[in-house]
Formats: sequence, structure tokens, C-alpha cells
Amino acid sequence: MKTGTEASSSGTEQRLLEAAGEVFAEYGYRAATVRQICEKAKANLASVNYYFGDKDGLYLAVLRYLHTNATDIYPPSLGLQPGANAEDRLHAFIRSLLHRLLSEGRPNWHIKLAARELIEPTPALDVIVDEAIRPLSQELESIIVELLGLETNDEIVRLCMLSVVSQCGFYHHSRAVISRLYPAQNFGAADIERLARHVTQFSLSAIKSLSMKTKAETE
Amino acid sequence: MKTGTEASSSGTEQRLLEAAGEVFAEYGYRAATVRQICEKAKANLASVNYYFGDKDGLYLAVLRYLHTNATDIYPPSLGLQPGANAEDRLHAFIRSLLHRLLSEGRPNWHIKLAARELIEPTPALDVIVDEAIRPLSQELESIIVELLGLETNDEIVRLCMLSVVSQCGFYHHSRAVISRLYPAQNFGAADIERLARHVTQFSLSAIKSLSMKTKAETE
DNA sequence: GTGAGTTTAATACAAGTGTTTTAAACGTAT
DNA sequence: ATACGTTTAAAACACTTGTATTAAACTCAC
Repeated sequence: MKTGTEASSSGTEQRLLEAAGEVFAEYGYRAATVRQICEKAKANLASVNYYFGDKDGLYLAVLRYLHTNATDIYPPSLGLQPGANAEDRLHAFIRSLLHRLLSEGRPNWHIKLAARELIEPTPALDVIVDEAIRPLSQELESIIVELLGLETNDEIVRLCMLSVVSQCGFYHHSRAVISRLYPAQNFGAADIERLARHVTQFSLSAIKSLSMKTKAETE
Repeated sequence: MKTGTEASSSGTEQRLLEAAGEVFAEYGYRAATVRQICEKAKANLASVNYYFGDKDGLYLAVLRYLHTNATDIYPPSLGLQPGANAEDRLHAFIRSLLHRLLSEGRPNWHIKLAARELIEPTPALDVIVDEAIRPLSQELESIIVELLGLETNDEIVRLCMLSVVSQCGFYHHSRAVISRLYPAQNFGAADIERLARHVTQFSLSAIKSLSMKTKAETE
């Protein structure tokens, strides 16, 4: 019997991970069934038990697998070249996040699964936060610090950071409502670009305004 | 056998609706069990079947019940007196929404259930959008139109509206992440007030800036 | 080629789910 | 008080779920 975590490329194990990732991302941990995953992976029902012990082990393995390929969720291209100015970096950050959250492509279950964990946390959320979310949020915070200028405090930075990511996340998990509120709204590549421009402009205006305000207060 | 939709105040029926509302809001339609609901309602297991036909009928009845008491989710106090200026109305709107979304009180399953429907839609989402969400969004849009001035277009209004509500919604469904990112963050009444001030200020700055920009462009 | 170890396959099992059935308790008009 | 419709109560049923069991098929060194 196979056990442990070493990645034997037995084929089925890999297929199970991919299938489980998609199914978990689509239906959530509880609603996803082992049978459904095995069917999609073209594997036998007992295989998930054989390779991962139980359903929970499979889920943890998927999260580990997700984190191993963390470059997918946290790509280097996200921040442009480090020398770029803060405005452009903010735009790139928002653009990248929105594309990942809204693109309909098949292999984007990574971020959907992470987004699901945010909303419906399992004990695995802690490692996700530490290893995937926090680096992202810190990068965004550094951009915002640069935009706000030096005279600011951590709470304002944090609130602005959350205001930015909230706008991106909203279009992901509330897509169903938006589609019903505005049936004409689509989410093609061009729409995402337009969205990114708006979020950037909206946030940039707000942050700059806050920057002036705090400057005025400290004078 | 009782059937139909007339509200016989048999006691248990009412208790079932309240209990189901809480449980559905907390665990979601699928994860919620009728046994759990009946236990909380101190009703027999078969009662949900007796009064509502099946679990789905109970869920629909809860949504209808929620909409009947829609003043809870859409309170008149939300918009201050109609004569108030747009800034104050925006602040009141955000404050009210955040309080409803973040307050830990018991009887606030209404908005939590609605928020859950947004993320994980069931066929019932359509009526929720039409009867609860759309009025809210239109009120917010009218505030934003007033803030933007006359020279604007629908898309900008819509994008700004979504930017505002996204910030509020984010603190609701991503609370778990925020708590982990910033363990010091609490969500007491005072914190909510601070949050509301930030969201208002952030959004107001952005909208005003957009207003000036479109004015400049049309001149 | 053989045989031990590994992987796959098919089925069975126990627990939990929504639902149904059956009967008992209750309320109320006559 | 009685009879009838309504409501509650308890148990059973059918189904799905995750998991365990068992045997067959495969792999590959010797």
C-alpha cells in the first residue's frame, strides 16, 4: 500500500489531484463527492482512499499541490519590473488579480479554491493565508505605502489595501448577482480590462486624496 | 394535513421558519440538515415535511418569509431623511450595511442568508435580486449620481456603486482571512464605525475625483 | 518465468441524509 | 361526551456518502 507524501508520478495520483482541485473549487469541500472526483479522474472509487487515506487527506494534498505550484497564484509578472512607479504597479496588480479571478479557463481552479477557502474556511486556511495571501497583501501594502507617502499609519494602509482587493474579489464571488442586476454585463477579456481600469482609477483617486488629507493634518 | 401558504400561527411553523433561517444562513442550504433545524426549533423531525412538503419547500418559505419582513433588510432608516445631502446619505448607507453584515447578533440571519445566496446561488436568487438587492442598489446609484453630478454615464455609476458595496461585502465574507491577517482586528460596534468612516471617505474621494475628471473631459 | 510488492477494480459496509408511514395526542364543534 | 380534522410524535425506509475489504491485474527485479 502506498503512503506518505512523496510524489510518485503514478498517473492516477496526478489525475486525482487535478480532478479534485477542479471539483473542490467548483462545489466546495462538503458538496464535492469522492465518486464525482474519481469519475472525472477516470480512477477507481477506492483510489482516493489508497493514495490519500481519506477525503480530508485528498483535500490537504490538493492544497499542498496548489501551494507547490504557487507561482500560478502568485506570478512574478504581477508586479511589473520592480523599478516601475507605484501607479503602474497598482494597475498591474489589479489587472492580474482580476484576470485570475474572472477568467473562465479550465485550469484556474487554483484561485477559485483559495477564494472558496476565504469564504468558507477549513483548518487549512491558516497555511493558505500565511503562504499565499500574506505575500500578496504585503506587496499591495508596499505599493500603497508608496502612494500614500511617508506620513501615514499602518491602519490606513491596511484599510486601503482591503478596499482595493475587496473590489476585485467582489466581481468574482458575486458574479451571479451582477449578471442578474445587469444582464448586459459580460466578463470577456476586454471587460476585465475595463474593470481593471476603473478599480485602479477609483482606488488611486481615493488613496491620493487620503494622502493629501493626512499631509494636511500633520502640517 | 396542513398545506398551502397561508400563515397559520401554529407556533411550530413560525419556530421552524426562524430556526431554518438561522441554520441555512449559517451552514448553507446543502450542509444544513432538517434534523438540525427541527432540533433548534424544538419540533419533530417530520414537521418540516408536514408544513413545507420538503426541505426545498422550507427553504423557499424562508426566503419568502425573509422578503415579507423585508423592512429588516431594507430599513427606512437607511437613507436618513430624504432631504439629507448625498454625502451623509452615502455614509448612512454604508454604516447601515456594514452593521447588518458584521453584527454578531442572533436575529440577523436575514442578510447573511442573502449574502450566501449571492455567493452560492440557488434558483431563488432571482427573486432575491429583484425584490431585495435591486432596490438597495438603485438607492445607492441615485446617491452616486447625485455625487457625480449630471454629466456622467450609466456605466460609471454602476462601477462606482459596485465599488462601494464590494468594500462592505468583503468584510462580511472574508472575515476569516482578515482575522488571520490582522489578529488584532476586531469587529465591535466601534470598529464597524471606523470601518464605515473609512469606506465612506475612500469612496467619496474616488467619486468626487471621477466627477471632476468627467467634467473636465466634457468641457 | 516466478514471485513479492504495487496498483487497480469491484463490492460491501456503516453512518447520515431527506422522506414516508403509522399511530398517538390534541382541539373543537356538535 | 363524542367524533372528526389537525397537529405532534416515533420509527422506518430509501438513498447517498465516505470508507473498508477483498481479490484480481500489473510491474519488475531475480
